[in-house]
Amino acid sequence: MSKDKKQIYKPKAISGFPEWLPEERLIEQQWLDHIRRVFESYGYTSIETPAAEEIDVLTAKGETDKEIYTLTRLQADDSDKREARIGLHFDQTVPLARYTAMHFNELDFPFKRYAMQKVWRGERPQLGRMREFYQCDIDVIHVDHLPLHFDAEMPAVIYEALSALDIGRIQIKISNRKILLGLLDAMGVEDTIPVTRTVDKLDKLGPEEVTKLLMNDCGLSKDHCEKILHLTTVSGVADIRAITPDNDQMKEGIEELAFVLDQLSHLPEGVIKADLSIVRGLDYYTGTVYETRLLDIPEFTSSVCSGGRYDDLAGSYINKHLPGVGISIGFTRLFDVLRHHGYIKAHKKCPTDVLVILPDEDMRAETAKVAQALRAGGHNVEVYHAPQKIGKQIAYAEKKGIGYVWFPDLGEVKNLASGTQEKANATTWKAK
RNA sequence: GCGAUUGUAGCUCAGUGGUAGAGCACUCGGUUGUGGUCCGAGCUGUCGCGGGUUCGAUCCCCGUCAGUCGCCCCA
Repeated sequence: MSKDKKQIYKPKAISGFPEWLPEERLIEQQWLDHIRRVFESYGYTSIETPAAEEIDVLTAKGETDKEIYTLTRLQADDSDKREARIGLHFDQTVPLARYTAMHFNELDFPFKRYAMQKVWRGERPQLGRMREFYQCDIDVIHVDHLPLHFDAEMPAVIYEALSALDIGRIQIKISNRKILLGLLDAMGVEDTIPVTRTVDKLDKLGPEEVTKLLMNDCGLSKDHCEKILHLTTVSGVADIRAITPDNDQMKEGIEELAFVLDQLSHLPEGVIKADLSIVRGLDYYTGTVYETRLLDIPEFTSSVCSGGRYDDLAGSYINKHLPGVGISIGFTRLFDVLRHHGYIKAHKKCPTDVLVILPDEDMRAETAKVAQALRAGGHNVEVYHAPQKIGKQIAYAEKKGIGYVWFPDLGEVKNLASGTQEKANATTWKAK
C-alpha cells in the first residue's frame, strides 16, 4: 500500500431510500415471510410487475398528486425522445390494473393476488415517509360484480398478518364512503374531494378546526358541518343501522358497512372499529375504506395499512367493468418507525446457528464433515475461516449473535448464552 | 413545493479567530488455543462545499449542497 492518501468519495445516505444492517434485515425478512404465508393461506397468488411503467399508464387515472420518478438514460439523445416515456410505479394498484387488463383472458376471476414490492414516490422524506418503500398488497378483482364478502376478508387477512409481528394491538377502522358522499350529494355539495380530505383530518385537528375549514375553505354551512360531524361520531353496527339515509347512496353505504361489520364479528373485541370519519382523501375509493392504527405504539401516528373498494379498477386500460377491493401494508413505514423507536429488538447478525471451530489447519476436512452433519440436522452452520486462537473464534461467534460453538476436536458444543459446554453428536444434536 | 433547524473522527457529540478533542466502535496485547467484564496500547478527520472579511477561519459574513422536523400528501 502506498503511503499517499487514497482519493475516496465519501458516500452519503440518499435520504428516503432506506437500507438496513444485517441484524435488522434478518427481522425484516422474517416479517415479510410471515405476511407472505398469511396472504397465501387465504389463496392469494403472487405476481410481480416491473418497477417501471409507461408514464401514460401511471397517469391514466389522473394521479397527479403522487410525484412520479421518471427514468431516462444519462446519455439520452434525440433518439430517446421517440421512445415511450417511463417512470417508476408509485403504488401497486395501477400496475395491477394494467396487468389485469393485459392478461384478462388468461386470468381466472375473481382474481386474488398479492404483491410485495418496492414503490417510489418523489416526496419530501421524513421518518415514516420514504421515497422508496415496500408495500404488501392484497387485492381481489372480479368481472362486473364483486361480492361484498371480500370487503370483509381484507381486514381479516390483515389482522392475521399484523398480529403475529409482536407490535401490540391492531385496530382496523372501517367505513363506507357512500355514506358521507351520499350525504354530501343530498346537501348539494359538488366538489367532494376537499370536503373528504378535510373530514379525514378529524382525529388530527379536532372537530372545531375541521368545522372552521369546512366552512371557510369548502363553503359549507354551519348546519351542514354539524350534520357531517355528527355522522362521524357514529360507530357500532346498531347505530349505523339507525342512521336515517337522505338518499339511496347513503342507504346503500349503510347497508354495506353493516354487512361488512357483521361478517367480521368473529374477530377479537376491539380489532375492528366502524369509524365514519375515515373517508380517505383519495377519490378512487367508492365504497368500503380501511385504515389501521397501532394502539400500543404511541409514536406511530399514521396509518400502517389502508385501502378500500374501487368500482372499476382497470376501466382506463380495457373496455370491461372490473370492480375490486384491496388493502396495502405500508411495510417500510411500519418497520422503520418501529425500528427507530426501539421496538424492534435485533440480536442475531446472521442466520448462523452454530459456528464450528477450526482448531488446526489439518482439521479442515474433519471440520467440514461436522458442519455438513449439523446442516443435515437442519441447522445453519458456519465454519471459522482460519485456525486462529480459540478465544478469537468464540469472540467472533459472540459478536455475530451465533448461539453455539462446536469443537470438532473435542466433540463438544458450547452454548454461548449459558456458558455450558457438553459432549454431543453432530448428526443427532439439536439446537434449542 | 413552502416553513423551521442542523452540518466537527465509522457512530453520538464537545470545542476554540492562530490549522482539533471525548465516549463508543475498531485493531493488538494482558505468560504459548475457550467469548462476554476489566486494564494497557494503537488507529482514524480536506471541522459539508464555494466565496468573502482577516496577518490568519473549523469558529464571523454570504452563497450553495445535504440531513432532520413541520406543512402538503400519503403506506
